[in-house]
Amino acid sequence: MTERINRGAFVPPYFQLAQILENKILSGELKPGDSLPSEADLGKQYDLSRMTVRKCLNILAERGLVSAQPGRGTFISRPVLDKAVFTVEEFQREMNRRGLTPGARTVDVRVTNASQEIAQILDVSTEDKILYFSRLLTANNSPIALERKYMRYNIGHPILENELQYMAFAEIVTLYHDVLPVRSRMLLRADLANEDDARHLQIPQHSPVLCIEQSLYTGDGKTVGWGLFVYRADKFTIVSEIEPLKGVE
Amino acid sequence: MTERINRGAFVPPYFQLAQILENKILSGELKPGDSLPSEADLGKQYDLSRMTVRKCLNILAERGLVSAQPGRGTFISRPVLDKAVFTVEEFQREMNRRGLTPGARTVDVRVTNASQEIAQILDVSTEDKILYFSRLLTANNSPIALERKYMRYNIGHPILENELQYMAFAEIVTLYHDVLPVRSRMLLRADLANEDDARHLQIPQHSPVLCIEQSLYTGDGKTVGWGLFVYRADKFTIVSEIEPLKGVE
DNA sequence: TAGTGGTCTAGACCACTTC
DNA sequence: AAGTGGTCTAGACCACTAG
Repeated sequence: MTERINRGAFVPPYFQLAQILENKILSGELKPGDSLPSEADLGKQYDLSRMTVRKCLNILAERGLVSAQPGRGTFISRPVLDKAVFTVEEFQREMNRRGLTPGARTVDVRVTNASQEIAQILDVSTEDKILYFSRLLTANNSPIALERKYMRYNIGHPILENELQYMAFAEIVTLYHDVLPVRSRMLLRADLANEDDARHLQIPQHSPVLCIEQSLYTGDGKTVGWGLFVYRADKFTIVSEIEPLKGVE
Repeated sequence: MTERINRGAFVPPYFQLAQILENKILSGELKPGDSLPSEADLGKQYDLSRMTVRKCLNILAERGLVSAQPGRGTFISRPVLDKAVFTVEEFQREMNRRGLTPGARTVDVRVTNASQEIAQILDVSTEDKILYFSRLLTANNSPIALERKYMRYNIGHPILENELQYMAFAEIVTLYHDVLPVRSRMLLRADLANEDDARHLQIPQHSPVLCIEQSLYTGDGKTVGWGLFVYRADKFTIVSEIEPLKGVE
């Protein structure tokens, strides 16, 4: 039973074929290890050119459903169910995505000397001034996370309260320096709330928190910003889910 | 100054062009908001067909460096530095990737009646039998995580100690049921170690732990497996890093 | 109306695998 | 030698955007 490609539809042929093949895989008609017909054969079968078939197979390959082996063929993959991808967007976008109303309140802004630790991270002297700020991030007016950020102090730019309150850290760093950061490194870990975290987040001290450490680098590898997000564990979890192919309705 | 595409090289032309354009973006020669030459113009400039140029632009678009706007052009994106992608592979692969030697020890295997909670998750009656097992996962012989997993009990298959010790949960579920799971959902959160966790992981009770909850579903949405990973927070963190394009040396 | 990206086609050559 | 996927080409039509 070969479905037909609908040439008049808004959904383009390569996507229709991807859906057809995905259905065959998810329904078990095609099992892991099975080989797909060759690209040329699929083209004949569905009356598509080979390049169009390839575009479709690339989609399935990206999603991990099939894998192509040069000289041999294209094979159905064993689904990788023991792998997870946890994505965290910028806070406002993330909360919107979850259907919550994001908010932010500046807790502290300070121009101060760098501590030993921060001086090393930002590669400045402890004599140098750095800019520290912390924000309380909320969702539906309930505290979700405390953000603590450090960056080199650029004397040329004034500090605008409003920007500090609403902009993402990378945007702020970009705004206050001429070199813009181009690389980012984040590190996720579990931790316990310290006294300061606990007070602002309105949780008992030593409550579990999710920490995300953020470093921003320029093209030549210099660290221009560093800091933390401290999330309430009871209010913030991250989901990894593999969705089936969806077309526009 | 226009670099040339080297036609004899092992690196294919579309990839060479991607590297050229990425360099221009990372070096600041092309700034966020700037438009790229049209696909046709790039083709003329580097003596490539439009399809080849498109393949290159697709790579850059996937990496978030540029975004194409139908009817307008292709534009350099503002780097998304406030987004993080945390990936966790299956435990053995994950530890290998980190240069550690993975190990596993079965702590408990039990065929038992489903608790209220587990019965609801697996959609079985509390009269029904379920299979529970827990494993201690180690790296360089040091305890990293405790895994607790629940699945429907299939009377037809014997339980092999060896498989339980080394296989990933999804593989075990596949092995013990005729319907294979095709969808997976994972949930990450911070938590505190309970007494049992603490003893096996050799940490004080109420130490911080990273929890990953795993659910496995069949094509028709039935939950066939559920469970937890409980990671020591001091031994297990996750990094999100955006790497520049690399060719084979 | 001209230019843009999105899609599609019917060829082609190559390196690789299998027989 | 025949078949496979990886790459490339030189066209084409479309919907969309902009002046």
